[in-house]
Amino acid sequence: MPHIKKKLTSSNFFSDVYEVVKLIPKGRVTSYGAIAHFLGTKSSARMVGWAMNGCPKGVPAHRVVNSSGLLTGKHHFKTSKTMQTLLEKEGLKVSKDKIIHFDDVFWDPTRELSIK
DNA sequence: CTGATGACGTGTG
DNA sequence: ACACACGCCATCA
Repeated sequence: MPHIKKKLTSSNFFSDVYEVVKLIPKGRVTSYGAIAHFLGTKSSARMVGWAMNGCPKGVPAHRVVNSSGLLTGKHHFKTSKTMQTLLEKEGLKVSKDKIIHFDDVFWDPTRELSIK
């Protein structure tokens, strides 16, 4: 990335979130809570969602949903259907704003990245 | 510093 | 299964 504007005071936490989100394999999803736990702020999944508020390009925020597999953040995308469309494009199935087989496609950073 | 806010999570009825 | 309340903690006015 050429000119990344550093926001001082913040970014650190946000940066970590973005990194993890970018690492989510295609066709997989994770939850805010899982990321929060991975970053250490396990009790504050809200911070993760907040971080996504400024999600720069390149961050597949659509792969991040709440613990129920619900597309809670779809309203923050260009259009309400963007998130679901993107997910379906990656091979996931979404019904009523909820990911089907969520357990099968769930990608846990604390397990996939940290292990051992 | 204080209070409000937020793309969440968990417990309880 | 659904609805509601409380907790959590970083960021902003």
